[in-house]
Amino acid sequence: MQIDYASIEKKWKERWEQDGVYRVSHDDPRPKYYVLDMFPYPSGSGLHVGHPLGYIASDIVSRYKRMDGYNVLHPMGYDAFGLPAEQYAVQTGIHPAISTEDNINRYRNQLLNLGFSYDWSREVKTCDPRFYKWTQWIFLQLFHHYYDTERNTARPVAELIASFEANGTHGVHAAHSYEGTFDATTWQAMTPKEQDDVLMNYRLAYRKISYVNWCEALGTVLANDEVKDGVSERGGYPVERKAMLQWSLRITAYAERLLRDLDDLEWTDAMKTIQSNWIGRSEGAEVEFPVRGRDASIRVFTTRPDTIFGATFMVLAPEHPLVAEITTPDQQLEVRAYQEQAALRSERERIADVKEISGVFTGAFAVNPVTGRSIPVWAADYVLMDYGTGAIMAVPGDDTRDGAFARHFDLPIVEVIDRSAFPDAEVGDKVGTLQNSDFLNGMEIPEAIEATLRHIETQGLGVRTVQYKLRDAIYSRQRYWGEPIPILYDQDGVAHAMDVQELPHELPMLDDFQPSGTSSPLARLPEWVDAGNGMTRETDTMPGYAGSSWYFLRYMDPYSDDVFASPEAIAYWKDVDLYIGGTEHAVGHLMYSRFWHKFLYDKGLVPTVEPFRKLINQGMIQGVIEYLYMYKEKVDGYTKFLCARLAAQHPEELFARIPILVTVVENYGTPDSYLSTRSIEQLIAWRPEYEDAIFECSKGVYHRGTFTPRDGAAGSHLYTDSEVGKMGKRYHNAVNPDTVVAEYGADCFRMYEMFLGPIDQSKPWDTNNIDGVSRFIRRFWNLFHSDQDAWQVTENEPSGEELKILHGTIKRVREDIERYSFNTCVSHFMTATNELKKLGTTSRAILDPLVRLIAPFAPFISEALWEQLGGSGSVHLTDYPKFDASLLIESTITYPVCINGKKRTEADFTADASPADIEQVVLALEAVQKWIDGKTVRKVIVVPKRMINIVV
RNA sequence: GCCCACGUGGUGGAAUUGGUAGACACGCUAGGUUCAGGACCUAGUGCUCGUUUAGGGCGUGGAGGUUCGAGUCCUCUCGUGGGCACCA
Repeated sequence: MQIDYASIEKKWKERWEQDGVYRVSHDDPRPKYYVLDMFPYPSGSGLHVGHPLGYIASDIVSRYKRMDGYNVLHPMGYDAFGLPAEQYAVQTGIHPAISTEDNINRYRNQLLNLGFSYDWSREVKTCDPRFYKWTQWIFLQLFHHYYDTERNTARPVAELIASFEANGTHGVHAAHSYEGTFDATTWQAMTPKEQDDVLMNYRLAYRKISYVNWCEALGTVLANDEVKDGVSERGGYPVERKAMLQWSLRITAYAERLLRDLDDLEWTDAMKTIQSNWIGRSEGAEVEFPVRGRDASIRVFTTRPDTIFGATFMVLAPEHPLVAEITTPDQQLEVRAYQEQAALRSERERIADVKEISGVFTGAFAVNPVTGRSIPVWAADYVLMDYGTGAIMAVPGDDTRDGAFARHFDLPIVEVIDRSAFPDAEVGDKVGTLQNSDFLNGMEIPEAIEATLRHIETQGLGVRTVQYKLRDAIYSRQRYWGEPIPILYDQDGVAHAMDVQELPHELPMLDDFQPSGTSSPLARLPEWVDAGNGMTRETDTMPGYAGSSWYFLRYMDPYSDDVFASPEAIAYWKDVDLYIGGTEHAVGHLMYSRFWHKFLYDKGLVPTVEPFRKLINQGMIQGVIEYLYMYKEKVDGYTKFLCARLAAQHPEELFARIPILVTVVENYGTPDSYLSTRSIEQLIAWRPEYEDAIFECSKGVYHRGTFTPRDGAAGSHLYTDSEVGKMGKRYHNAVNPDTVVAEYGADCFRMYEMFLGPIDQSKPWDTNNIDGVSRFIRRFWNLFHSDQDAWQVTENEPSGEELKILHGTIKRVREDIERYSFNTCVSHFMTATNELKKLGTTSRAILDPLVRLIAPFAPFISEALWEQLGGSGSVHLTDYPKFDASLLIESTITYPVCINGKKRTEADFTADASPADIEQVVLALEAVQKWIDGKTVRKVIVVPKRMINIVV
């Protein structure tokens, strides 16, 4: 019995396309449901079996919801701007537009092969000018707005200008980068450039000189979430801190809302925790410490104002502007040397040297405002310029870092917390009572914090504040393949937004993509840079996250040229009901999208505060990685490989561990993976440069087609190292879904990926289990067909037992789809098929609903069977089966009756009475009378549907 | 170092959320069948005691606790994975 998957799939793919089965419109009376996949970056190596995992899950939900009466928006598109395409262009000279288009076409075909129910007419690409016109437009809206911290909403910059004209900064409550006050006359006296600079302090998209993550190798700056462990996330190149004039987005203005609104989202706790840690809210106070003998004061941020009596010195970040001002002449040289050294250190070195204590005394003293004592002011790089105020009051008695610093430089330490009642507590733990702290003595810490806050506020020493770790997002990229920033500069350097009519501001064609120093390749096009009228264009482009921060809105109305999406479409589709994608976007894409969405909400352009109501993070499908040990130096002029087990006896510096094509390895993925003589030949066929290489096995040496055994041993085992890790091109272990589909069919591939385990778990790709799913599909098919491939569905009345199996399965499958447990759904199908097979079911009344039930999982064979059943149109447009609860209730249920949890007997009860009924309990008591004779019944516990337990 | 999540057979994983642990599948064992293929069918399969049977004991990383009852809740501990990392 053979099922011709290929022709079934071809036929239905064409039919779906022709009939527009998955086309949707917002002009529809049904309730909407929006299922979104994180759109892929179309890389050169195509999809591997790991990519579709989330797409299969979202497709199942889409099909299920569609059959269950919803109007389902389920679109797909491409995140098409970005570094890899440009790096590829640098290497090959092929224009990114061309390679990207090729990659997109390959991706689309691969996705089509898997039978996804996307509305392909809504496909978007972020590199399409019709799309990025609106990316640029939203950027300009950010440019034209500031954040009103009193009304908690974005407001037009024009209103801010009006305020400045009338009252200067008086009465203005706006999120800003640095403090600065002025009055109306000062504002009116400013030059346009000076006014522009002031406005940049408030705009939500602004330009300023700031310390940024500069990556020399990539020739661009990177946002914080694009840097991991001091190296670039893409490519792993070193990143240094550099002061540059850059565009940024004021995401910090939304920090509080981004944090607070997490509560209402149906995201995993892990995801919410990552985001809230990234936002990093801490409550505390800013306190002023006057500098002795100078008209200056140092403002510090602290979360522990209660420890202020223990503040015995102060530390400023080396870049802190006050350092130069307060340093005494005799400390000048030393301080300047320290500042220079700190500036030169790369981010990576700084992280590596965390445990090294360094710092320098400025010679200046400040006054502790509560003790009135003079305390020395130091500069040290353990204080960061861009957190808090860039300065701290050091409390060596209750902070481990301050303590270490004090001991290292022999500074005074005052113990302000008495922790004697908590022997296990460590320095910095918020337990204990205050000591050596004047009016705070004897208080518990929370009480002392509150008392100190009141004190400093009434005395005018400082104010309560909230700090966030979240930083503004650097928005400029000095690269070619991205959206041009639609800004022009006049001769004075004042930034001017382009008009909406001038958008899209198209990316000009270029054939030299080589990065050049600190400016974009676009700067090499003088005729493009010159915008006429003495204006010049911004040459930086937008970062990778620009387009993806709002693409889900464009799907709602992908064609409009007048708006980013029509108000009608947005009013109907509202937000994403279910979003599926990987955890790797936790702090990048998902944070920026939420920020943009909130801004658009403030503008009244979207109806919801949050873009993604429910988020599921699919796990990664991992691959087996096989490594071979290669000598770093050539041996006698030859490349030499060594068996893993022999390599283990040698110092590891001798070798490079190189990943090789997994499929040439025998027993790959096991501890006994090895290369045989034959597989060495396959390896050479794959990498001809190793034709001359020497392979030293456990039992001899293989060289140029000849195996020379040692000590007369026969056979060669060149053991390799197996590991489970990422699937991808560089590990030579990527499995293309197309080949799996060609062998087993798309339905089998889909169900297999779901069957592997819970959607949110990572798991290795393991082809052993796929046969089990393939067998199931054949068994399922054979419920409908006899051994001779004859159609055997009858009009027989189904038996009660058959109906029970069917409705039990419908109930479980519906419930499990609703809780996104797709692996158990597949199990339910298997169980039902096994049971129905045993009963010899051929009844249409059972098999017809069964086909509809499985349709979201196996879209192709369900269409084929549906057609044979004589159903009209596509099975995916029929109703999803509903279960009849009455069929599931048994007329008599036998309950175990237990005494003290020990089962004693069983008793029959009728189903329509709840076992909780007194009558039932009496029945139970009678049933166990002989065991409870003479004992008092203390209580009777009725476990619904389970048992009756009598405690004596 | 701090925060979060997770530990169930030989393997992937179920367990209606405190109610018969191990569904479903892989693998394995035995038997059958086949144009001999990595196909198909049937039965068995947590560990252990018991000659087979009947039956018993032990079992969800470890140690305690709550409960008539714990894989599930609480405390401690060990292990794995992830996030953050001089954040004052």
